[in-house]
Amino acid sequence: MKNHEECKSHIPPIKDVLDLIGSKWKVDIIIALSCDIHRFNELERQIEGISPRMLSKELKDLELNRLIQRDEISPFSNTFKYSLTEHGWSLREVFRAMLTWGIDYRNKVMVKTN
Amino acid sequence: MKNHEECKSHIPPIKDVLDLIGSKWKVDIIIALSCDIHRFNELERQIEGISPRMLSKELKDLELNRLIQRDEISPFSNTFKYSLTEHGWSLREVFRAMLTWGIDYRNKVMVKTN
DNA sequence: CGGGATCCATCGAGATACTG
DNA sequence: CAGTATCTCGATGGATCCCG
Repeated sequence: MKNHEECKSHIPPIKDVLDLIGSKWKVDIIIALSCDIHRFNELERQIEGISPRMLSKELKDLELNRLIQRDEISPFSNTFKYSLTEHGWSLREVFRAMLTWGIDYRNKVMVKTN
Repeated sequence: MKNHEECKSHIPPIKDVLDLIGSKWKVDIIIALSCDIHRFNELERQIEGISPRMLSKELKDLELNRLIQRDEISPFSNTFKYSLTEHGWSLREVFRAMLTWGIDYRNKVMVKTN
């Protein structure tokens, strides 16, 4: 067992991850992007329940934090594609860990708070 | 690349994890518990800024979801210890993935939203 | 020691309508 | 097509005081 100072040093990077992907639609968006859905309207259709306002906001957050990038498909076309950056892709290992744990948890426990 | 239905099936278990550990103090509490801090007042002192109200609430959530357990230290002592259950401990692999990614992210990017 | 009860400010997020 | 602009409201969480 470690001393508490060392333990505490683990907290900020972990909270960074939660800040980056913890808001309501970030996981949906990242997974959709990883699944070859790239356009705003595609995302809006595929992510059930999201409003354009929230989609726009979440995309901006993700772009600001360099998890995704936004590129014009062809010059002056006014159509854009969103895609994961390398940082975004590297999140998959975190997702994999959460997925594995989450499935196991669902099988064994499943007492939801909400 | 997979079809989107398969992708989507990954979302709920991942969101479960975020629901379980995403609120403000959960990570702090779980890490403190994993670091041999077990008593209510110890937790309150070590987790800087938490109020007894929030500590109490978060502990109850975690207990309800079977990530921690609460045991009386000796009968009728009115002193309790909180500790991680097996499920709680198994979260460490998720934390490890987040920690690794988070440290890497801090080194390379660090544009915080807030 | 280990909490509970109340009150209150903030903020995340939904609904709806509109725009270049 | 790819977003903005308002308005609204419930949940989250802080502050403070109290209790057995």
